[in-house]
Amino acid sequence: MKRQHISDAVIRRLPRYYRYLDELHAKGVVRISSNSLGKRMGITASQIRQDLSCFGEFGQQGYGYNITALRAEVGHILGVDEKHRLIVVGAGHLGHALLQNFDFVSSGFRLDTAFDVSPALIGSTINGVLIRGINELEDYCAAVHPAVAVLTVPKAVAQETAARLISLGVRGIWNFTNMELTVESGIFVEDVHFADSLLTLSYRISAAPQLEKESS
Amino acid sequence: MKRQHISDAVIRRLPRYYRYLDELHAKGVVRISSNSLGKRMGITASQIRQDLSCFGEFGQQGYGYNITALRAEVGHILGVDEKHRLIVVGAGHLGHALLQNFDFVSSGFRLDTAFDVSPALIGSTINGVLIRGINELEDYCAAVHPAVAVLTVPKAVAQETAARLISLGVRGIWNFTNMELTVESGIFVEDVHFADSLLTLSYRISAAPQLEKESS
DNA sequence: TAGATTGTTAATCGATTAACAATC
DNA sequence: TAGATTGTTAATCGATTAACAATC
Repeated sequence: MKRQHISDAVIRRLPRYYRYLDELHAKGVVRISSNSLGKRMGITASQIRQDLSCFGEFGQQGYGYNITALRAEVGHILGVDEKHRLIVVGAGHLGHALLQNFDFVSSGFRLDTAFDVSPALIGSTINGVLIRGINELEDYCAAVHPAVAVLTVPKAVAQETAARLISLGVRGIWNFTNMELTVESGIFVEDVHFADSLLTLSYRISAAPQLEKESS
Repeated sequence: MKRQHISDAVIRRLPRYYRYLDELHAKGVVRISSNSLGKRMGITASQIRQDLSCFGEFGQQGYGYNITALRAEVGHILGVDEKHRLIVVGAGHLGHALLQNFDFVSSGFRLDTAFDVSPALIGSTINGVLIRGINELEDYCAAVHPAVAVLTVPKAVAQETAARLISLGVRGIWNFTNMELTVESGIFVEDVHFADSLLTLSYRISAAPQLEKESS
């Protein structure tokens, strides 16, 4: 294992490894080789071994990888066992949908509170999560020190809300606002750009038939 | 302009170009050089010119790019002017949130219908979109021929629903089910893996302080 | 015209894949 | 032991950046 910079490409593959290992683990499979995992995932065995070698030596020659152990290792690398505190800021349709559908716990986060401005929502509970007024944000953060905030507020207040969260000690923002946020170094923003995602699909279905025409 | 294979890296940058150009266009800015656009976006001017050159020659020496024209070109490349038909399959919390918040029209799609199994939802309207029973899917597709389906159904029925949609002529699936779908070639799946996205954030906030400790 | 900026070719950099000695 | 498979080094491939002639 070489102590080195971990590239973004490697980091973005880790959750996928974790997902596959979790599934194999749930199925009760005990061991797997880089070769057969690669076949399942549609990537090369070399890439898997190369990626894992950034973090340690988790396999055994002639045997492969123990799934339970490797799953735990990858989970540890991703930080799922750190049980970071998380808050949802903005409990509109999207925030509501995430609170209802998304399993924050199995991604290694703890949450008990969402924030919103709407008096109609404040005091109610979604999937066991209490909705508080945004004016309680300062007190809550001072007490609980959430590490991550899910930003599902309207675009117009995205940047100011992000700055406010960062000033309260939040270090990671899961950004659904379709705005590119400006943040200081040491703060991490993970964007979920719905429009960008859908547009790549638009490109592919638009470009594909053209390619057919060209080759005919 | 070289007729060539367009790499995934280039395709994924196109929507971001489009977003920036759209914003500049809305502000009324007339022209921009690859250099100043690159500064704004945090990428090199070379990369912008290289990317655009995959599709044509849109600039002018000594001047740069006309924003209105380039925005239209990039939009055209992405297929936003094709007004593809789109349906939403699954009108639960997430489907509902997308129907309420997401501007399908400005991404170049037309939609009038979502499908669900819940009798409580069927017949109602969300943001002008009618919710029909999933049993009407065949008739609707035969009549309208949607090119893209937004898949927001429960994980358990994701694969079978995808297969059904493909058999009805859908060529692109915007997949929110957190399942990796198996599809034939010529069909495009764009995954929105919430868990993968959040886990990269978990990694970064977990790894960052460790790096600090190491260097101290 | 002179300055600016393109599109493209060449150089560099980084990521992926292949190969293989080590060893379970 | 013999076969399998690792971790790592080397080779290849592709993507990014730099350089520059062309030209508006």
